[in-house]
Amino acid sequence: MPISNFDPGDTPGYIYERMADHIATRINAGELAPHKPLPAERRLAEEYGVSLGTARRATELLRERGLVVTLRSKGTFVADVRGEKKCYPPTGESTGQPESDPWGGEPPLIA
Amino acid sequence: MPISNFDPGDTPGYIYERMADHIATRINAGELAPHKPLPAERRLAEEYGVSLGTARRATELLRERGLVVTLRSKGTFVADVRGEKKCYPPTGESTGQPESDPWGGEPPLIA
Amino acid sequence: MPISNFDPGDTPGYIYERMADHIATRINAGELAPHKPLPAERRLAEEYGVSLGTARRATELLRERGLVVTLRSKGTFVADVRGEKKCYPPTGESTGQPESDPWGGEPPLIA
Amino acid sequence: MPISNFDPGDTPGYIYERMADHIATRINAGELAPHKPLPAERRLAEEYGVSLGTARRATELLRERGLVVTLRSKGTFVADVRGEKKCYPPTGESTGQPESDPWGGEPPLIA
DNA sequence: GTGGTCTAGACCACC
DNA sequence: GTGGTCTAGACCACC
Repeated sequence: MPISNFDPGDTPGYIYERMADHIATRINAGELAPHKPLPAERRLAEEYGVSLGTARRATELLRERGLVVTLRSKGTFVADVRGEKKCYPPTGESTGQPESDPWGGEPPLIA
Repeated sequence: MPISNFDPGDTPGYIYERMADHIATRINAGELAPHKPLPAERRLAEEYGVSLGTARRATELLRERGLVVTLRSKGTFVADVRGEKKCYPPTGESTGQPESDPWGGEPPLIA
Repeated sequence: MPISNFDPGDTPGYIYERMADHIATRINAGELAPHKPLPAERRLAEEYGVSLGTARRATELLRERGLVVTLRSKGTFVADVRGEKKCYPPTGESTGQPESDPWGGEPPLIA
Repeated sequence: MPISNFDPGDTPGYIYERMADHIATRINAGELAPHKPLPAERRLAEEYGVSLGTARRATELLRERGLVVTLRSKGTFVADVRGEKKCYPPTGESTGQPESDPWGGEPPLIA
């Protein structure tokens, strides 16, 4: 099912920019919570009805804005922007659990 | 190989208009069939020995005449003008996914 | 729709080996003709109900057997094994441009 | 004619990186002199036997390295790196000549 | 099974 | 006639 409230063909601005804004809104609304993975780029492309390259530019923009963090071969995750007190572990060794969360050492907010 | 029967330098009127007329004739003759793509802008420009801008104005003219339909990044396609009774639904509900064929609901002419 | 006549869970040997054998049979039966592309990796994985990695090992095996040729970003194509007398020149001078058809110099079988 | 001494298929590293390095060498060798335009991206893609996207990533890399300057709709030009004393005109108005050189106010080095 | 690189093109904005 | 955006895919590296 495609995303509602998103019609890239009828509005000004670049499609990838509008798509990034739309995802940013979903993040800010809490639909996509911190530490949770975004849908995969292929899935995002399907949902938004755009090509893979356009979906990738959208996530690239979100990355530049600091809203998401991408881990190669793992996925793209919503950043934790609570009060800017975030501190990445300096030499974080795996805790042994399946590495699907780049902030593995923290208590989750929702799940 | 440039298009034969087309010498823009020797006749009155805008070149792009004569070029559009020439393509329209090819469409009406069936050389360019409904739903088939026109040559790309650059290729049209080469074939007719004109600049890109001129080729674009020619296809723009064909678009205004309803002879072709352009889909961004896909191409420009010969319109289906059988009987002129084609009527797009005024508030047509989208099927959700971008149509790769602007005449998707019709029985195919060729395939 | 998954491939019929293929139930990897019920037979001995590696799944990717059985999958490669199955595709090899389709090639030998002419269902997948020389110079024609195999389904893409993801599609093969879906059709056979296996993971991407398994599908890749299967095509890798076919590649080692000389049954297919892979061109990056282009696809994997059924090799032409007529008479086995095909012999690539050992220090073949490149024509300078990347071949879009690895059998470019031969008379086409289909087109 | 494709560029000699460039075989992207047989060496490590990304194609666009190797392509950028190759162009950088041509710049440093003086073959592509300061203020002169690079071949257009389409032409570069043909010369190097790569796709347009790859050629664009190569010029993007050269831009990041400060070796070239790109002007939209004008072209990509070899930067002038003589002694770092380069100073862009603050409110440069056109001098009236065809704007094919982003450093129009300077005496040319070669041409 | 993800993100990454790459192909081979298209039309678009701007000059 | 350039660079820019975009399509619709492919295989690759890595996990």
